Amino acid sequence: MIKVIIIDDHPIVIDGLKNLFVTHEDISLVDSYKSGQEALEALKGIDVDVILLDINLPDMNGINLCSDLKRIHPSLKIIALSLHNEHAVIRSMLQNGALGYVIKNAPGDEILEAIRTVAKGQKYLCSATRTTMANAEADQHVTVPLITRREKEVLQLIGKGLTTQQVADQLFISPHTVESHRKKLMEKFEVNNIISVIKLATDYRLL
Amino acid sequence: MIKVIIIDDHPIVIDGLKNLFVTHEDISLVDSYKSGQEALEALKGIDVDVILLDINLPDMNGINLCSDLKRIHPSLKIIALSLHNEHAVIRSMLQNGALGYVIKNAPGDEILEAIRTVAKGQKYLCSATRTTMANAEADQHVTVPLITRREKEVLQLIGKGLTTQQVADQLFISPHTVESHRKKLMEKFEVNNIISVIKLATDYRLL
DNA sequence: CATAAAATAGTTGTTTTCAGGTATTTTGCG
DNA sequence: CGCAAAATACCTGAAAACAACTATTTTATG
Repeated sequence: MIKVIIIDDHPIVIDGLKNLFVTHEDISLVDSYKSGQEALEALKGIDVDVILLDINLPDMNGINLCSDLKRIHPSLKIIALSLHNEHAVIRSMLQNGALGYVIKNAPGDEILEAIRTVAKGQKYLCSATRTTMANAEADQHVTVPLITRREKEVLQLIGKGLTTQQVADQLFISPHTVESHRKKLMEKFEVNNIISVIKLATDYRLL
Repeated sequence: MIKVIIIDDHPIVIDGLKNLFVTHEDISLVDSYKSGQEALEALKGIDVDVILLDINLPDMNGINLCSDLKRIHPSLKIIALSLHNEHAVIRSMLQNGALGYVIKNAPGDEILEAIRTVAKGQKYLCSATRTTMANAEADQHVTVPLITRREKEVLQLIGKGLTTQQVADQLFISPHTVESHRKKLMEKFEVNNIISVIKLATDYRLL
């Protein structure tokens, strides 16, 4: 019997998975949580084999949550559930402890297969994700860049459409400093204009 | 008996809704489709009361699909299902024929209530959406801007991080023309830099 | 077939960003 | 405490974007 929990803020998705599991007696849904915080607290007490983890939670970044979960419970098998199929995101999740990766428009069978496979300690990617990983070009990002707190603040303000000067005013720092952060961001995202940074950050759900 | 169909590309969501409906005998799920095209073709023949329409379909824009559906079957009651809670998107959907709007992380009860309410011909917004509409500030967009085919092409290339010159090369037009499109886009989105356009277009799922 | 909307292309001048540095001061952590 | 990383700040020149226009050609649509 594989004990599963779900972390996802969409009741419909939880319902869908619940429904999927009732017809399969080897899988039992122990509980489900709507936020990362909620899950982290609840998980202290209970015994679980596999976690289905939505990457885009309201309260925290899925990549960080994944590595946190793994640090606290190293034996957990985590399957990332995501709406999107981005090479860098998949890679980052796998590097941060996820054993499986399934996009939400995958058929139910693939989710079941994912659970059974990772429960055995083996890696599992859904078919769409496998294609993405296979087609990954060398010049793409390997992982989602790690940015600092301040860089993220700057990024968010730029994303709102503020100019360097306006960001500087907002954060009470010199426009020169904002330019430094801007440059650092372009460097980390390996692009040469801030629009690409905004686009990638949006795709990677950092914004 | 309310006859319902679902248009959504996520099998889990369809499963979840299916599960939700089995316990409610006044609602019957007639069929479900994974793309706008598929639905448009299938709907010619069948008789339906309410459509649950996911706004972010892989093949077409939810706003356009909504108005197309309404044009072909004016008696249809459409409920928009969306992941996001954007004032301009909600407004645009309602203006294009949707009678209800429910975000996907709404509890199941709200979806049932939405179906029953719109089936009677009455408007329904989920609680989160009602809050968004109530808090809408005057200076925000009223609706999602209508952009032309060419403007969208330019927008997408800019979104990939191409400069004006690179967009011009790609489309075999003068950089001056690209600048004209750029300006038109900023005008339509009512902002004064292209980053804001990219950000809004992403939020409104035009990119 | 008109007429409006869209797409095209241009000018001029200003502002902002980008690329390439350097350098000091905080802050976090072992 | 000491070190590394982060945040701060500055300079210069080139490239790109923006503002405010005008104007022609194409393309839909009534």
